[in-house]
Amino acid sequence: MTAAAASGDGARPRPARRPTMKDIARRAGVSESAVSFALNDRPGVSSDTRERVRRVAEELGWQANSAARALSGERSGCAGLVLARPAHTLGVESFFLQLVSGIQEALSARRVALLFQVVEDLDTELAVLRRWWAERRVDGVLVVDPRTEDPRPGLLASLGLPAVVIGGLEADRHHAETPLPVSNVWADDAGAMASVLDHLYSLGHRRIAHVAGMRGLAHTERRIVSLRAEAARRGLTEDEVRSVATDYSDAEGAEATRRILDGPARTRPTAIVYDNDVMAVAGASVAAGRGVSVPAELSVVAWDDSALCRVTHPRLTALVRDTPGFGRLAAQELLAALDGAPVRSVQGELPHLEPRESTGPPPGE
Amino acid sequence: MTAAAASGDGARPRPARRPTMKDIARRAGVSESAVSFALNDRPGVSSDTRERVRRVAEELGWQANSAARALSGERSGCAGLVLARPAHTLGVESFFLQLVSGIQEALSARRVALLFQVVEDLDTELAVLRRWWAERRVDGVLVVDPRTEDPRPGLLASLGLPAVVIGGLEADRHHAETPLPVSNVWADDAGAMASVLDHLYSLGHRRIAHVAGMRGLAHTERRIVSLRAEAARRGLTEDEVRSVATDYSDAEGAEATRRILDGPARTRPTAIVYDNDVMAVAGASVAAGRGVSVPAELSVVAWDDSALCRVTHPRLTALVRDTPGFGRLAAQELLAALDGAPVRSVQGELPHLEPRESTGPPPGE
DNA sequence: GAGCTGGACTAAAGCGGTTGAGCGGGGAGT
DNA sequence: ACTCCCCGCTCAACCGCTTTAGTCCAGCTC
Repeated sequence: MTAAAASGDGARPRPARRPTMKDIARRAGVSESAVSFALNDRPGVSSDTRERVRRVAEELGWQANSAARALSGERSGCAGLVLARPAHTLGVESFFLQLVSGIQEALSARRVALLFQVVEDLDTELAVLRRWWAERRVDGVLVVDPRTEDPRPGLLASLGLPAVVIGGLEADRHHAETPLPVSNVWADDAGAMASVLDHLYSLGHRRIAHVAGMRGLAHTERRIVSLRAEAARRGLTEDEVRSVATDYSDAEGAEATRRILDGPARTRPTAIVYDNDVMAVAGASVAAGRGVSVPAELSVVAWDDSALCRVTHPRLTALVRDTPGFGRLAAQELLAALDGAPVRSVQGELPHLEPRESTGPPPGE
Repeated sequence: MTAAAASGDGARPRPARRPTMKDIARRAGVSESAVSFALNDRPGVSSDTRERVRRVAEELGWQANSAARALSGERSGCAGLVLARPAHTLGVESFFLQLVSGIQEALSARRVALLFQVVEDLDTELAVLRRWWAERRVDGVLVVDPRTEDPRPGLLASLGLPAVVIGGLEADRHHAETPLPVSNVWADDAGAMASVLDHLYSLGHRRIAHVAGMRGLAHTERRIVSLRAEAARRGLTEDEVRSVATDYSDAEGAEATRRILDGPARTRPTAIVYDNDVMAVAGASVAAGRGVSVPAELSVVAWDDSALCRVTHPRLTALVRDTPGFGRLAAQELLAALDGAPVRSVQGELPHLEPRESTGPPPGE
């Protein structure tokens, strides 16, 4: 403000004035309310007037001032999404941007904008959600990376801010009698894990490692539990099939792989399932660096496909899911919630396994 | 609205009421205006009252209603960013998310939110920008992926919407006498290209290919021009040093590499510079698939570093830049513009080349 | 003690929409 | 012919904050 006066650049063009409803009213020769009714498809104006008003609005290039609408109409026309990740983890995975692109597709069809924020940790995320609510900045939010003990759904429910959790709440909540605090869309991690194990087991693998994501994330825990269950179903012990947690980064994926390969050849896993594409590529690369041939000596599966899995040699067998579709689904659910739909749980499409060259029979088979 | 009435879920908790300035005024025993003055650090209230008002506001957990503030104060507290990319191109590259994370860092320090939208093409982007302006949804915007003939700066200037172009405007504009339509932050692509060529030339390479990004993007063109200039400076001909354009995808990066390697061994390039990390990895992988050893028979340089470049074997020599820092710089520039700073051009940090295992002397050297 | 100054504070008018109450007029009902 | 009602429209209040134009009073001057 102070600086504005000081900077003396007369060069900048005067901003064009934006027309308001008053302008339309004047030109159409009706009252402002009539304009409002006409433009919002509300009864109370003749189709004749409605048409005229619409035409004038069109001519003037009028668009509702979002602040004014929000102030009276109670709706801001914004959805929010906070991504809590330490900067260095933000990375290569394509999952997120694809998810967002799907979300946008659904939101923009209804002219809802997306407010997006990247923060360092969960506490900051909670603060941002609170602030958005208090400032009435958003009508609802999408929650990503749900955790097993997640404070967000409770907070959002108590604030009365419509929300959709992407990725599902804690597994055992689904069938509990306690009502869900907020809606969620979820993927069938158990089913997906079963298909991965089917694939590996039928190739002959009996010792399988799972390089999981971050501990405490709901889907990580779900996958770990599913893996154990699937292993048990096939009579495999916890020595043979086990999970290790990482932070999803290429570095920890590589490190985990090293530790796995360091084990005695007799008992070391013949297949590794990675919880994301980046770690899978890093892992495959560690194997290559050690002269462990993929898939002859080690099979590799990536949970989540991306260009990455297709540009490496060998190309990685991956669990493919329609990530933009998942985002679209979540956004639609949020829109429904904004329209007053009850809290509910929606299942996304089941991912399918796309076998490529990185999986094959274990050595000696 | 209609649906809201129909859905009969009494289960949802009544949203907590958000306190307004009126509530504060009542509790502090002063008028609303006094509250406004007190909370906005404006003269007109005693420090005594100011303190009391602040305390009450704190107690009530008050936050300004952003719509109301925007409506009277003229500022929405939002910056906008549109990303125009066809969905399938959205991908693996980490550049974008890192840029955004830097942007957020600078914006959130000033409590400015980021409105983010992914669209399919430039026309849609223009429409979004217009709409945001008309709806007064944003105070300013950041423009990414500038093009040589870019309609956006002109549009934004004519609308009077403050903006910062990230990545710089057309090279020859910098020194032209015509004033810049909007501010921009830019990276020294020419200097970076020079350091890449220095590296390769001093290793002994004389035939160098450049797998560039999308035609029409300002930085693509700038790099192509710089490459030619640097080549000329060293007496290399256009047969020896040349650029090919792609769409930045792994697929086209691989395809371009295949075509390059298909050439007769005598004249084929001994080094390839890729305009992003994904293509570089894809290219290295094509080489590996053909039994062309990197770096013994082919050197590979990635423009832009990421985890990707470090997880492959061999690890890729890359041009490292501080992407979050670049985003931060751009956001700061936008904030300055919002405060009335004149249009200007700011240079980002010069990227530096990080030599790794993918570059070495050409064969026979 | 009247006149003036200035600091602390209030009243009220917007900002640009939405919305419920109100109102004139024409057609239907009796 | 009189009432009733509905249609099409206008008026005015309101959303929550900012800001301008006061009001009021204490303190100072001469």
